[in-house]
Amino acid sequence: MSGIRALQKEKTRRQLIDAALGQLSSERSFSSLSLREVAKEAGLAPTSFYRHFSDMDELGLTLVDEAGLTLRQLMRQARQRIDKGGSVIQISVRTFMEFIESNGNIFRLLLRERSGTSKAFRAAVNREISYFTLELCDYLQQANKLDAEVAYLQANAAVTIVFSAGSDALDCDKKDLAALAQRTIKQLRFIARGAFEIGVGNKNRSEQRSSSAKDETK
Amino acid sequence: MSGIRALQKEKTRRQLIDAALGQLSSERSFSSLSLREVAKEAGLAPTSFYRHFSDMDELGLTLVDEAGLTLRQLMRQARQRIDKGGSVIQISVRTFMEFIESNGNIFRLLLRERSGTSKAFRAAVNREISYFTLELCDYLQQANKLDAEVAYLQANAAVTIVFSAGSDALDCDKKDLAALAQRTIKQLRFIARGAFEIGVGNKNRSEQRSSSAKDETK
DNA sequence: AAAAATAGCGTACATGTGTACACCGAAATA
DNA sequence: TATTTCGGTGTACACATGTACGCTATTTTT
Repeated sequence: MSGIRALQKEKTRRQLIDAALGQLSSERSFSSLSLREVAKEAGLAPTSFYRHFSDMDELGLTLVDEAGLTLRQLMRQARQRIDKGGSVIQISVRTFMEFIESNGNIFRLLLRERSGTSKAFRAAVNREISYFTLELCDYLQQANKLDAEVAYLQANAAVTIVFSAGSDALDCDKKDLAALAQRTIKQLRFIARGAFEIGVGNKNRSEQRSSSAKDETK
Repeated sequence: MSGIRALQKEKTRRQLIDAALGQLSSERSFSSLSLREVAKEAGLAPTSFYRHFSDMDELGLTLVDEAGLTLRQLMRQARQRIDKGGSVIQISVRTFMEFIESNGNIFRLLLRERSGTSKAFRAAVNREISYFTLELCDYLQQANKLDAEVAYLQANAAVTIVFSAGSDALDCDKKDLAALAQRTIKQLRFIARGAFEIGVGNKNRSEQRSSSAKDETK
């Protein structure tokens, strides 16, 4: 089993994946792609598609996995930048915006399939997003010594806000992007500040009240 | 012009609209509907469709308008309840959850087309949502004496959170709905509290700091 | 009462779809 | 070396789609 065959198979499988990704755009969703189109774009006969995926759905789920991977790589990148110092929120938002600028179609895929017509797709996307959220949650919990529930709620809200901003960014004039990012940053600060104030109140009522958040609200 | 003709036309136009709405479901999006299906469901010959809409897109935009109407009616309903006293956030979330339970498919339409493949659709949905947001913004501004920008940011963030919760609710077991609502309420409180604290800091730095929000964070 | 307008129908057609099937040639296995 | 496996091809079919066109019956206008 030299693998020259398996190797070639892997390669054309990638061609299919890339062909699908390549066809995505603001006016083309995954569900609007046909098997034939994808196969043709990949330089294959339609029926050859079946040698790699039993279904367009199977391809789609693969794409979602791929997108999740990109998402986690994004997080790693943000972490690196943060470790070099700077405002966590600011850097995170900037990193996310850059991500969207260069991976718009992958992000679109996640956004669309999250509310799409296939339960499996929705579940897959939500799984990826929940990984993302949980990582942020961990970070918040240990960096800010937050209550577990508060940290989760904050992480979840923050991800929601950022994704929504990402969605807006996709239809945004480039000139308005910076302003959008600024608004998003302020909203994240609301959440962080609120979580801090309320979180403190939870375990330690009416003491240390206004000792100004050390996580950044400013 | 007695209008017996125009009347009948209006009626079958409604049949088309209702037919389309009726076909929407968790596994059926508007863009996956065909003109023929809708016409058949409405009891019409396919080609008769054109007497009322030039396009499926035109029908779709009509549906979005319809959905926006329902959304505003929702807001009115929430207002009435709020005026009768009670926690604004709690009542708003409950009202919204009820809305979703009985108008799931309309809400799905908004969610999906907001990130859909038609720029016109996306714009239409965003327009409706922005009405919704602006009304909330007005309310916050005058009820809580908030800075205009802060009020807008809070309203926008709150709507985002609530819509996202609504989206989750659509795929939720009924038994988990109450917990989801509780989490959403807490998140909205984070935002309200943060907006208050930071908003106050903005115009009146470091004074009146922890005079406990009169808008509700508790 | 005559003429014009129009909502709805049926037929027809070109186009795109998923996929079943038989086949080929090269790689893998025996 | 002989045999099997398997990625890829081309043909073929049934089906659904959007929509152009002409017709009818009834309402509306003249």
